[in-house]
Amino acid sequence: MLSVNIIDDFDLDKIAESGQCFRWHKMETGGYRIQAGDRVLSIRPAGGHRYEVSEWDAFWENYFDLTTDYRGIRSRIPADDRYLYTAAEAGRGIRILRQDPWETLITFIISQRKSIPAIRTCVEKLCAAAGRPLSETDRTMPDEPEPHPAFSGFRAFLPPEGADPAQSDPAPCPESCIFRAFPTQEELASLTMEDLLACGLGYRAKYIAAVAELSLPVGQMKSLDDGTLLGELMRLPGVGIKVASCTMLFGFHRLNLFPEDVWISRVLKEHYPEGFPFARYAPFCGVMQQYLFYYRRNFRKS
DNA sequence: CGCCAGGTCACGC
DNA sequence: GCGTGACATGGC
Repeated sequence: MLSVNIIDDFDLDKIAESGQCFRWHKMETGGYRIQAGDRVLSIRPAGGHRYEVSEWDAFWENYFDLTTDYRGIRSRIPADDRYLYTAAEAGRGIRILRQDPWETLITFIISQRKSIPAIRTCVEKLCAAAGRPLSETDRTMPDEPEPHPAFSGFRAFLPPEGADPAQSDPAPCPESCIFRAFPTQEELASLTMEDLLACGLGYRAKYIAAVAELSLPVGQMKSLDDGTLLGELMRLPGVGIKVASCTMLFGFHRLNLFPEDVWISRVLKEHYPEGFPFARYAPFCGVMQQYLFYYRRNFRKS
């Protein structure tokens, strides 16, 4: 069994619950089956810093951002910033994944006014509707059990055209389930409005359709500075300050972006009435944001 | 069955 | 500029 050693902060559960990725499926072994772009990885803790993986190469090293020192970033937080310090202790192990910009953009356009479970469902349906099928050999480790039921309730294929969705068999992803790449821009553009609505996109369907039609030079956008890139992204339909910030933090790896959602707003109001000390934590405000989000959403009720 | 979700947009002032 | 309501749909 292939295994890797990861010394720096690395906690699969915390990354999965930090709200940046929506195609991580928890397995009963405690590991995850991760779909990213057109790749699939199975990974599970094997004690200490060791992890068993179904494959390993430069793609995954980059995906997990293994060249960034998150322990070092955490060490910049002084103990007198009580709330952030506590949040970062609780969130130790979170990393900012290097996800694909296009996938991140579409995912976070979908995310508006949706719960995280609903986002997962939506994204899987979109992949099933338009994503390239991946080969069976990409999918899993040899002795891997079925995905946890909570994450296997999606179908690999949408109901046949004309079928009543309410009547189709909601069989949970069986052995025949084929994994799918996240749809490319061209693949999304090929979908009809009806197809998009069948993915549960609701009023976001028109945003997705419009963005899929545009010419988006993502390669060139990578070279833009933070302020310019933020402005360019916010010109897109369905993209406001929050979606643009998330796209930059999670899709362009701009670690200083600090998306402000309802949870972060609560944190700022409750614990930083004088304002968050952005200057102190630059250029890693986005990492701090993830600690705050994770802690406030998963632990503190107050 | 009703509420709310990692917001955005089009209004009104 | 800032406040306000509509917006589609699925989880819980």
